[in-house]
Amino acid sequence: MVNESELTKLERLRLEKLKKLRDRGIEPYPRRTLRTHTSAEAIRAFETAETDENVEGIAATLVGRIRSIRPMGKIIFSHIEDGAGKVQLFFRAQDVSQEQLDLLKTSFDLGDFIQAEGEMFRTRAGEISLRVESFKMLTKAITPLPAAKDEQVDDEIVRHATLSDPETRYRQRYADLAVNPEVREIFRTRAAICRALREFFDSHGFLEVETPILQPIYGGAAAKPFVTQHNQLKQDLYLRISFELYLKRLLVGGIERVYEIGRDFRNEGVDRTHNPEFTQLEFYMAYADYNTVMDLTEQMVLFVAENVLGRTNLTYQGHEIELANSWPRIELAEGLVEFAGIDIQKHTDTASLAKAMSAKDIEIDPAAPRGKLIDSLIGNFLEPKLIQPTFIYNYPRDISPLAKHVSGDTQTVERFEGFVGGFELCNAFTELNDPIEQEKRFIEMGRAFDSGSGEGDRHPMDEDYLRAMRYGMPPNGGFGMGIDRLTMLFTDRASIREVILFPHLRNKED
RNA sequence: GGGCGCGUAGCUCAAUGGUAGAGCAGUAGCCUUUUAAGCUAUUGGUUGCAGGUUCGAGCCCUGCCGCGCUCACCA
Repeated sequence: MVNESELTKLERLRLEKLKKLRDRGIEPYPRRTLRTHTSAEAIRAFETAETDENVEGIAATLVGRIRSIRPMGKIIFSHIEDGAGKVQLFFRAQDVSQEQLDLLKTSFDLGDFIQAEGEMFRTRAGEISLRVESFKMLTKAITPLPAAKDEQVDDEIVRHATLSDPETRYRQRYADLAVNPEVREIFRTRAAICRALREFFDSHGFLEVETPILQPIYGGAAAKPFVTQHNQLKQDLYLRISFELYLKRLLVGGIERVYEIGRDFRNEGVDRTHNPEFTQLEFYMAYADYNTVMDLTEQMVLFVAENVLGRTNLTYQGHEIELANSWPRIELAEGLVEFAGIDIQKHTDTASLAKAMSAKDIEIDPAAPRGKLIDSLIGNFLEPKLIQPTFIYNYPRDISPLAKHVSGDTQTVERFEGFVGGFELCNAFTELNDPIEQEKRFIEMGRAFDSGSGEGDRHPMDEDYLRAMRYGMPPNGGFGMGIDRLTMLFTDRASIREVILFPHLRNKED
């Protein structure tokens, strides 16, 4: 039982009301609910009835959460909210009895769930409402919702204050959702995005699969994993950092087109665009290369936009973004010349590139290999500038161990990243399917990170993946995209925490 | 991890180092078609936590906790 001394005064008051209800033989948490219409259905039914002489009246039993109570003398107006919207309830003593009206006034609060039965009508002010004949408590709320109207400031400024403290909103997402309808809308959009993506890939002949989240060997991305342990097997397991290596095993198995939408886990820094767990889409397409995948990416994003938003353009953080056009394709080396003023093709070794960057007063990690330096140039000079959808392609080999190199240049691989709104949206390449070359790359990576930026980046060799590839993996193009970031783009949110229902926050002692 | 900022009533916010306030919510009334209802009265605080300076700290100082922004990090 709750220690009442830990409750606020408002909560204690409501607990008293709850006890009084029970004393009167009223169960504040009944088992059964009756509902004939949602709020929207009831309103629609009444509107229809108004224009149809054959229909007498609309009797309805509605349920919802009390969002306002406005007593006005011997009558009470109230708005309740259900999943379909809001509807007004109208109570009079002559309809429900004086005793019931008093009960409503003394024992029902904002946030309680109520069931009300009556007949739909239109008030003098024109609002379609329910004239309540009987009602009952469905759920007594102890804690008041963090919602309030704001004061009138000076003469004109009127604000409707509602829960806005980000910490409370994320820690108590239930309260955030309950009082901020636009937050509910974000997650409807998010679900619609996933639905549209599935429809797109299903209709393009892709098979949706699920691969292990608990993995004995992690791989497919450059990230530190979360480690856990299986008690009975006494085996260390890693929460996956990507799906890549498992999905490509399926190409070996004869599944030509495959995709997965699921959770990845990366044990790294948390910021505006990174959450320790996030939702990823990956697909692999046999007989495709990165050019095919670029085409498909354009179609996919456009399809999702048309399905979810009903249009091909959107506003992100004040920028108008058009998705209907084909995305400019800029070779990485050229892009860096243009935006960073550094020609990586003239600096083919780490020392030379580091020197060129230092000459431009760019801070560098002295232990970073060449690929990492280039990656930091992308992040600092290219990424923030790429607001309109843009592909950057042809990446350095040493940060892309799973991609096939371009013809005639073993130091550059067929890889692209898609940028929109100033952040990286997706990452794809012509997948390396030469097992001998793949093994060399793994060894190379191990060496680079042994001497490079530390043990955390070392990745174990995945022998089984190499074995799979030795059976013959068809040439293919692969792709990965953060669903959270796509949702940020489509809902115009600057922080990934806004599009994750329960984002990770530090422990806090209450 | 570094830098900057923030933390005051249930919510949104005020308060030169000098009695902690407002609106909304709540409570008690008035009001039979309101809707940001209105009117009258009124309750409500360990100012994130712990120390320090001071006659006196919400305010200044130190440490800690949490959040935000940012940098670093993120093949």
